[in-house]
Amino acid sequence: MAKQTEARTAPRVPLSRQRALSAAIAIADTEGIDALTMRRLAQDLGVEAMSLYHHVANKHDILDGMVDTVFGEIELPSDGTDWKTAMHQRAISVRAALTRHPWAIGIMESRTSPGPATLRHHDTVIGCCRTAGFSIEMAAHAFSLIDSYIYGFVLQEVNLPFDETDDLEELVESMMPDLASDNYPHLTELTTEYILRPGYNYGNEFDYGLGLILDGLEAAAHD
Amino acid sequence: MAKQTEARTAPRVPLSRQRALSAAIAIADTEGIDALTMRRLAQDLGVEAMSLYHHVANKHDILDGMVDTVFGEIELPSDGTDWKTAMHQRAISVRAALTRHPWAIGIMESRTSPGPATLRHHDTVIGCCRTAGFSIEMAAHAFSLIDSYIYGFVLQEVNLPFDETDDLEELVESMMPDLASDNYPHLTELTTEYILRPGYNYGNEFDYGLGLILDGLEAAAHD
DNA sequence: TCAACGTAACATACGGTGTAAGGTTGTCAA
DNA sequence: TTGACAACCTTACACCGTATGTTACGTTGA
Repeated sequence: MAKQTEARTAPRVPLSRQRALSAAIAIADTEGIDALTMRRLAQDLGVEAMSLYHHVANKHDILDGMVDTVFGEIELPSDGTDWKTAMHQRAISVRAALTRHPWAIGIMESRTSPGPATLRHHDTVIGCCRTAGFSIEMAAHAFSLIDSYIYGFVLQEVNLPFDETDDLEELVESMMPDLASDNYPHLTELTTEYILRPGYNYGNEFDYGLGLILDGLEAAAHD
Repeated sequence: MAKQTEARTAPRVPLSRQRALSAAIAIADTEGIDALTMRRLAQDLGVEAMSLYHHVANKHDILDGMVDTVFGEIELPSDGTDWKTAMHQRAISVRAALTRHPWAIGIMESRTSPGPATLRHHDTVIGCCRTAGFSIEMAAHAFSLIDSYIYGFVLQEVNLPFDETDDLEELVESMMPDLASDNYPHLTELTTEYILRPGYNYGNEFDYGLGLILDGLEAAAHD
């Protein structure tokens, strides 16, 4: 194989925490977080499993690093941007990053200490609110509210057992065998007359809630 | 008529799916979801691991059942309650259930098909909005928005690495070694002048966001 | 009464996991 | 040439979910 030849002749690129994290993210993105094992990760890097432990503390450390890498991908508003525009753009960027890496929201539950990219992100968001004249308390409110909404929305979105290309109707029937009966009339109504309509896409709900929240915060900040 | 003939051993209480789920929830509540293994669960029930498979399909089935059980604990609004009051009470009840079982929000990511208690819950919530005069679309908006907020808030809340009894200051310092420096000025300001103040409790943020969302929905529904 | 059957629980085994401990190899300064 | 040291590999262990086969016992019908 060319790979073997290359490995023998080319100068060895040493392993590093960053290379390990990138490879781990690639595995989780394409095959799911369950496919990410130390042995599999090592294999992708052309190395044995135990060699990884020279560059990361343990698997949990890898997961922490992966989450921080995702935060690093989030586009932060530039200084001077109107706070509402900035918050809107950031929310979209956070959602995009978490959707691009659907495993991220799921392993946040196990992370304990935030990495540098995460701290930088939080600092910038709070600073944006403070610069716009928010009180400390109001900035805390805005931060908590907006991020709760984003995380919760993505949590639901990435767990939807379908994507736009699937046959929605078939899936709904298999998931809710009692749909035809009248056990859940309102759920049935909402499903048949809204969700199953052509062109429905749950992702479109995101903007509605985000707009409502930002408008509410704007009104509250003026008091 | 056929009575238990042997008196030396206690009458055998047969295993059941419900007993397995209850024991599983007890383990996850007290020792965390990672402590829940088939062997450990069997041990608590006084049987061998493989005996569980006569009553549940596999471990994933147990996790599904656990989530549905949590949904079953949520207090649903009675008919005739004003929608805003009902949504407020339900939100508090959902948050309480998810806080009581901190593992629940984390394993929602792996659930695919909702159980009966989950469907009943969703149907009641949607019905409450519809009865109050919400259009189908507006009910969908409200459902998505409120639940996203609750889930996201609880996701952040249960992952906080402290509870009210811990020494907050000590923890903040260990988590943010750069706090004294000026790397994250706004984060530092928010932390020292708001979070570290006596009496601060992140959980109190919940009501603010919930109120803002419900007010916004009320205004939108009037159009 | 007793054999036949169904069911619940047990016992064993397999391929996987994360990782502790120690051995081997390649690189480079002295 | 030597020796130190990092990077990497090998072996081993305890534990995981679960497929498979066996045992113990209650129920049933002739």
